Amino acid sequence: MSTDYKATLNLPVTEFPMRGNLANREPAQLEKWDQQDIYGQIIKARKEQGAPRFILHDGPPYANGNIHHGHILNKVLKDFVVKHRSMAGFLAEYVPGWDCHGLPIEHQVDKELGKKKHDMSKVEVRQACREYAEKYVGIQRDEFKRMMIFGDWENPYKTMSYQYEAATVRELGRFFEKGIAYRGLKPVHWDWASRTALAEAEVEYDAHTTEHVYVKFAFDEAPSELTDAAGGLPIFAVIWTTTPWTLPANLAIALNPDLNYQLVKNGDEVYIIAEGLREAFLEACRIEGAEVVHNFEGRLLVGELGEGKGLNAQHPFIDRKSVLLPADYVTTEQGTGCVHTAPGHGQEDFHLGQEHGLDVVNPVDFRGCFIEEQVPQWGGMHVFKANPLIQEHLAEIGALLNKVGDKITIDRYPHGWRSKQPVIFRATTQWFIAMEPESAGLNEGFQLRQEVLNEIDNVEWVPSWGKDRIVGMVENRPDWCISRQRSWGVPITVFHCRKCGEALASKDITFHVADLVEEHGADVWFAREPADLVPAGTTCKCGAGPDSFEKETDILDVWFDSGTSWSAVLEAMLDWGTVADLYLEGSDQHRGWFQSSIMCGVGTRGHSPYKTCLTHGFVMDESGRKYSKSSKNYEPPQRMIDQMGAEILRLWVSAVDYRGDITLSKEILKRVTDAYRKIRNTFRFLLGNLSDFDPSQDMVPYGEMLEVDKWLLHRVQDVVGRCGKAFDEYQFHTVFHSFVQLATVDLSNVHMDVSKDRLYCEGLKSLERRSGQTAYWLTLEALVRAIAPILTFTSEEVWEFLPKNDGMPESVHLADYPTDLSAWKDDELAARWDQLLAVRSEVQKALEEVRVPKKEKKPGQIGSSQEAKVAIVATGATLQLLQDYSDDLAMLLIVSEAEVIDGAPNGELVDVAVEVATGEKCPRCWNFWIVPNSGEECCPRCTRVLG
RNA sequence: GGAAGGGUAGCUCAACUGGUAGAGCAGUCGACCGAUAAUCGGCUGGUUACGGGUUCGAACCCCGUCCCUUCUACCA
Repeated sequence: MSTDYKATLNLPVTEFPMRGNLANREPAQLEKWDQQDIYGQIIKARKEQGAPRFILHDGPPYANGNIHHGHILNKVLKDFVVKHRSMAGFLAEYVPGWDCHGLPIEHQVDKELGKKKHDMSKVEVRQACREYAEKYVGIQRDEFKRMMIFGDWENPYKTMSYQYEAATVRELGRFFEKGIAYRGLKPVHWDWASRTALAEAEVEYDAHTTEHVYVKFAFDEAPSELTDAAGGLPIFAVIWTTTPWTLPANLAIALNPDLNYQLVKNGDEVYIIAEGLREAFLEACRIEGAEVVHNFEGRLLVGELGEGKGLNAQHPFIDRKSVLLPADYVTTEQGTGCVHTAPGHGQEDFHLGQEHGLDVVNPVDFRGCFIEEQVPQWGGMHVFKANPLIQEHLAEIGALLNKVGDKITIDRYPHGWRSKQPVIFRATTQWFIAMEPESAGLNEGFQLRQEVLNEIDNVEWVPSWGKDRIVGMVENRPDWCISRQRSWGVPITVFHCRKCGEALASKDITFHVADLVEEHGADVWFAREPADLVPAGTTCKCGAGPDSFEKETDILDVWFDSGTSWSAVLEAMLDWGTVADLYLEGSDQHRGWFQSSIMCGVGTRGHSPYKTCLTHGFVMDESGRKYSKSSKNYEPPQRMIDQMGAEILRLWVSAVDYRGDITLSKEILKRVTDAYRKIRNTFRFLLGNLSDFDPSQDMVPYGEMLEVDKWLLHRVQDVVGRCGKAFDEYQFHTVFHSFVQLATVDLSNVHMDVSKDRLYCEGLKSLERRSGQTAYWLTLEALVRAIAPILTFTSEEVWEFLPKNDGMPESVHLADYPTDLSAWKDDELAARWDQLLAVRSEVQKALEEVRVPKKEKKPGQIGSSQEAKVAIVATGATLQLLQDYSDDLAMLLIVSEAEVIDGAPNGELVDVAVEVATGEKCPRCWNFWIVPNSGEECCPRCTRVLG
């Protein structure tokens, strides 16, 4: 070849790197964004326009530990929303937050402090907790920023900030005002060794060996059906328990209405036992020769669930009735089918008691010892010490059916995490929010449950089943226990009068304390005397002054903290009102934040704090189990970011349907990375062909563009429109898939492949080339904006390389989301091209059949499609279409010659005949041409261009 | 145990809400060597978790089973 024709071509030129090298280059871009205050600029621009506000209110992650994959999923989804809404013309400020109070932090600090804690005041311990939380806020903030999430990271909200704490206290005050916060008893895990209530997370399960007793309760109110069957012999209900010490608190015996019970005659006594447990009972009590004298259903004695018949048995050693109640949790797995019920010592017992209006008897003090006045026999004695004595006593009075000394080992008995001692269930005073006014002791008042359910109906739930889920939970939940026996949190700002026992829980006092909290932090509650915390002149009803007041020592449940974030953040901190457009969290928050927030919102302001509530699933590993450190191939997110870059993880979040659980695995990340490369290379090719393009000078008007370019623009407007809609509907995976599809098929496989000849070989400023460049510039400019919320880094990078037109902002994130591209819509053109592309596919198949590798190739055989000449046999509309496009066919098929023949094809659409192209190969464009004379080296087109 | 969600090619998603299960990627074979740690083409993947049922027709509707996930209740 005498001339280096390659140098005469317009090959792609760009500095845009082929490899993303994301992990290394993202930090520099972050730095740059920081310097130009990109987030600030975005917000400023929208404010200046007076753009409408879109509030995505951030649910606060817990300020403990590094972020994990779930955090990334959640925060990146939020970022998609915020970035898109922002580009779509809204003022979408994102104020991230952290949940800072609560047990896990106090727990960690406990561990770190060790014994030192005992010498520290509450305020000092709280200070240590504050520092701990602050440390992790800093760590997590850096990790979130690394994910390229835009927001006001310098001014986040923290539930431990003074202003926030004050707002939480005020909402509590509003509940007091409403009258639905009340004090009541509730059994909790009680660690008698460390004299403290335990949260669920502080309970460990371990084996525990203890006395167990079968106890008979005389039942002389038995209906005649039973007394007749017993033939006048005394009838006893027999219970079984592994906690004899709870017998002094026994108030009821639960039976299942649906179970079959029997009267079992043993000598001159008759026992009531569930049929399925009879054998086991007789064996345990070494009773022989017993006989069944009657069968009946439980409902004979207890009626139906939720009702009861009010029949009583007699407590064996206390002068008190024990009422028979229906309960569906009574089973025939163990015991007797008659379940000892002590509402002060068990959850189920408590709820059953509540349902039937039983008292909550708790004769055990904080040390785990019986209270003298209530249980004189064993007063002052520890309940576990009393167990064998109670067993003996039962034997002495003839109420014990098994033997003294009988013991049983319970495999999973709760123990204190610290003391390692077996815990007890003990009713303690707690604060509650009443779901119905009745439970607060009011005859009428605020129906919180019903009001919340009404408001749930006004919220848009995404996905829609979220509504069913939360409705079910709200319908069934018990009163909200808002008190915790802890130090690290917001105090329940109530005073107790030592003189008369009255609790001073009022809005006025609470708001007064809130003002102090706002100024000094909640520590003020723990540091000051009551007299310095109440408004001047405060007295109790009984006339006593602050000197007689004691502070409540309990703090608020952290769900109350975060449940008031709309007040603390949206209202108090930001002055945006009390309603967010969107809450977006994992589906576990139906029970958590979504619920506590709407309960607080409805409870104190009468409305939901969110208009739309969107949930996502959880991150799973390749086997569908939750993704945790125990998973195969587990990689901490920090390492993933360091290895492949945050952009890949963002793209992963966009690729999956987050409404269900989503999978994270090596293979998925590999696929996502492949998709990323494809997108990146597509962008790069477009940029490479725009190196000499100045949009302000070289743009070809739409009407003058080549049809193939109009087709591309049609496809672009279609996909971008679809992406915009998908963003609006929070369907990010639709964005991802349609975007990848466009890049791969429409752009890479079709348009770019087909246009290379024109772009490379035609004259630099020819219409053919400028038309293609115009299409590419418009495509790129639109696509890069469309994908910017997801590919935050790459879109910015492309934007930098994109030849600028007037009025284009310096950052893609300051640009608007592409909306009105309808000028490019041409459905008729698209329909024609669909047909043409179908023919193209047929031709490609035909070419494939005759294709031969270069080294084996003999004359008359074909390797590259440019070496071919095709003849297409078609009829009817297809024929007409192909004839109309005869000038474009060779280009479209990337062959040197294409001929259309009128005839009936054997195939469905067309028949294709392939031959070797005639003539000579043009050394410049590689197309074949028939040489008219030997004067020219190149084909006429190339000769013209070169000339 | 209860409530809710899910199970479509190796992977990620489709399937106009009952009408012959489609894409991209991966895999595989091949081309190109002027997007080159790129690019293009052909081909191969599914009894739609399983078992019943309703229907002319079911991935979609009904019943049952299994597995996974979240929340919740716990074992007296």
